[in-house]
Amino acid sequence: MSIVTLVQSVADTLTPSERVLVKEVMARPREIALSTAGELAERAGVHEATASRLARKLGFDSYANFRDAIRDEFIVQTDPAVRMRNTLAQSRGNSLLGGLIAQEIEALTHLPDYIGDDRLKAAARQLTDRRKVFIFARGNAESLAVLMERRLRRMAIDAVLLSGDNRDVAERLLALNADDALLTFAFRRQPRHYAAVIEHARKVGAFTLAIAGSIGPALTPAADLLLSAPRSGTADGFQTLTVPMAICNGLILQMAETAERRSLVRLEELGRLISTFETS
Amino acid sequence: MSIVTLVQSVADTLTPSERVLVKEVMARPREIALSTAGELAERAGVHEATASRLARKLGFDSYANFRDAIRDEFIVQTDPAVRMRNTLAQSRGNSLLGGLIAQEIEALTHLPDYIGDDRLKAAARQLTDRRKVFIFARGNAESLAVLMERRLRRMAIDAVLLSGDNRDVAERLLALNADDALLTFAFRRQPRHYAAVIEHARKVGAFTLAIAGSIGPALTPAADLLLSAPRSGTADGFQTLTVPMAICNGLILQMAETAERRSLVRLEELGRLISTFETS
DNA sequence: TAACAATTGCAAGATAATTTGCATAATAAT
DNA sequence: ATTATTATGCAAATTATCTTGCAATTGTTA
Repeated sequence: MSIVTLVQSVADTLTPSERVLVKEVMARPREIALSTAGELAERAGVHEATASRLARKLGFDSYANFRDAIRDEFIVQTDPAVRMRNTLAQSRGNSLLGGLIAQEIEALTHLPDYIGDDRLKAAARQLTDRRKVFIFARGNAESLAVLMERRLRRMAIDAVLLSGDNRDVAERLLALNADDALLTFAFRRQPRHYAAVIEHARKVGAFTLAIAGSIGPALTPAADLLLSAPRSGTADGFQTLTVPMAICNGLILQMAETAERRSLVRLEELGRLISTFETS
Repeated sequence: MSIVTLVQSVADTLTPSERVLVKEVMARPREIALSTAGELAERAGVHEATASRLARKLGFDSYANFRDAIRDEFIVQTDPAVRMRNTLAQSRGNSLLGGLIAQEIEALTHLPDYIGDDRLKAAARQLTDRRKVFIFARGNAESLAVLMERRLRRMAIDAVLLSGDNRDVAERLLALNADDALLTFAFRRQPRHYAAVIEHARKVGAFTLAIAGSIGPALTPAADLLLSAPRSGTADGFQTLTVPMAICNGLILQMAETAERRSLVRLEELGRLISTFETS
């Protein structure tokens, strides 16, 4: 039941101080959701005890429960990602595919919260200016590495997969120099040999970019630039590559725009493509 | 200073428990912003004292200050109303990443229109019942094939990539028989040798499944079962693998549910995972 | 005008949340 | 093998927040 409905149901019994509190809650619910009862009361010019009594009058066991309801209605449910997910889930019923898609959509919707266009542009600029891009990934991220290698090659950018056993990786890394870039992926945990690879890249002066999940900030040593956002799914269980793939695709598109060179599509198609994505 | 930057600045001094906490914060910052230190710690499986220490290590006077910073960055600053007032932020509409995400979301939203749960279940049942799954893909779809091969293996299903040149493919196809399944991908156009591969599979009585884009219905000869939906992007230009990846992930989850066997996650986690996707 | 009822601030008490000293276990260094 | 250091859970202490009994004030009614 919404806060408005609850208030309406007791409106005729509200005291003057309670009315002032209610007005304050409805005027700035998100701020109130992140405040204490004392802060709300101070803002309304009444005593905090009155705030506690109002919560009780509205049917909540405590002010904390009242605040939890405000949070759910004005922060959780108004989150565009949650709203979209719920709308889809409602229309699709108890479908496994529907549920999966709803979670992907929620995660994608939040992606811009983690990665601003400035960061994407900086990363694109760096990769475009380099002679060769070395790509390092382990585990499931290897399929993303394969994809990026192909996409970069289509853009006439020399890309090298650092795959195979440790000897193969080390041998290929010998070719890395200051004119190159290193692109590395990290999702569930910091990949084996990540530190050694990054340290070598730093030593030779190459630019390093990490595309990561929630562990991104904790990667050590840090890459020169980090693009990280949480993936959808569960922490210990099934996680998808949809969010990292969107990061990769965004990076490729940004590089295409940055470079203004012949790439995956012909120049006029590139223009149409970019305008398609920008005006959506 | 952002939470990510703060974490990066101390990343090399983080203890294992602190890393787990950080990962949790980055995975669901909005939920953490509305929780207590004890709730975060419980979720991460560490002690609440560790959460307090982490806040101090990150430079905050208290956990409450740390939480206020999370709130500001992930609730206040991401509020659409605030974002539009923020002179430094670009609105999502004019953002390249925003446009890309909007298109991915639109395509994902329509995916259930093309693929019903009955079709997904039928495909899952067939793949689960077979002895071995052969995977055939060309071009960018190869990264999906790599992913599917890994996922199927994690589910204890024997999977074989039909990669390499034509001779390699032909040699491996010789092992295909009536107890097996063939999974093939087709997006921009019918892949070279698709017809030969499908015909051979039909001849030996194997089950054939095609995961395709808009050309799916036009594939000839047809596979026994087709899962196809249009990808996002433009017909002649840049297209992403987000929709086919969602199909693959849905298939894997459906197979996990269908088989009720040990898979990517332990059985109890599987139960939780499936319920997460189904009740969202 | 007096009695009664309601409102609401005060402050003590209760509860919730966080911090910190301490001890133990694990790890690293000698 | 021994010693030193670090990590982290435990629990007591502290702080923050909320609730409730009480009383003063104000408004209403007879």
